[in-house]
Amino acid sequence: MAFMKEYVDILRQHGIQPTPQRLAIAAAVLHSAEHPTADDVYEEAREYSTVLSRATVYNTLNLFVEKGLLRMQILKEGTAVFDPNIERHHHFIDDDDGTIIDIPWGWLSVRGRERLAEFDIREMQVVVRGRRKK
Amino acid sequence: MAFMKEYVDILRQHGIQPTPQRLAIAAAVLHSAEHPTADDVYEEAREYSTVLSRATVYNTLNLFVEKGLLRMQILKEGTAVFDPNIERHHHFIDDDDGTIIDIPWGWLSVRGRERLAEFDIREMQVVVRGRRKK
DNA sequence: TCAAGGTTTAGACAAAGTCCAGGAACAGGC
DNA sequence: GCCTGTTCCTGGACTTTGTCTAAACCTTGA
Ligand SMILES: [Mn+2]
Ligand SMILES: [Mn+2]
Ligand SMILES: [Zn+2]
Ligand SMILES: [Zn+2]
Repeated sequence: MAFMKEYVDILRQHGIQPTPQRLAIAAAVLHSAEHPTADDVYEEAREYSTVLSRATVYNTLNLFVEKGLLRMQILKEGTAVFDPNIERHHHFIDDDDGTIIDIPWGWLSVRGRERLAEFDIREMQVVVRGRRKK
Repeated sequence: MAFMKEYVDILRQHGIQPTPQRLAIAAAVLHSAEHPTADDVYEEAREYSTVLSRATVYNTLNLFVEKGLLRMQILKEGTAVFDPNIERHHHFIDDDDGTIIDIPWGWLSVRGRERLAEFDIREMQVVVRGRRKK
């Protein structure tokens, strides 16, 4: 498990004490190109760490969000997903299999923000749904 | 319950047999300016119809979605909301209390669709989060 | 060695949603 | 009016997602 070294530093830099469980979870989620659910993370992290409980997965994912390592996204019915891409970006969700794909911020631009003067905007994203062409 | 007459016609026009339960649910959701959850609908519909089960609320809301009377939206953590506004539009979600507000389609325009050539787009919306100014 | 925090765990709990078998309501044909 | 087949509704069991709690388990530093 030597490749975990990298995650020790990342966690420390964010003020998080590295533990075997947290490192396994970091390895499962921080470099994922997908947008895993808590349960996805639980399954994958168990491949790295023999002992790991569901509660710890939820605690740790919430901690990572709080410390700015992850963002939680509400894009799927019934479950939150966790996104290691913390830059602003848009999302495409595939109707067939639920796959979530990042759309770079620069690819789309939203005009008309000035009509939203009644809101203090914290974030804004375009959510696109459909199918990938084959 | 005479004002239900209106809903009898709407349901028939969409190929749905009107029943007391369905009419109560229609009255609770179809003209709502809010974006109620299934449980919100359950609570309000019970004010119109004495007997109504949770299962019927879910069955009926799903039926209304299938028949095009409603759209289901994934905007809140933990629960789906139902939207009687079936025209395309955007959404603002208030961080404080979760209130969901419709943003008219024409207020915003998304440029750069041509970069999404790899997708067959079924729908697209801008999701804005923040706070309402007071 | 000891105490104090911090961390993890199992299991209880709650909420959202689906599914099923039995019964009620209803429509069309006599 | 009655029969009969279909549609509809119900309570409750069940599943999944997520939170909470008390006990146990480290660490770290005095
Ligand atoms: Mn795996
Ligand atoms: Mn009410
Ligand atoms: Zn993303
Ligand atoms: Zn809406």
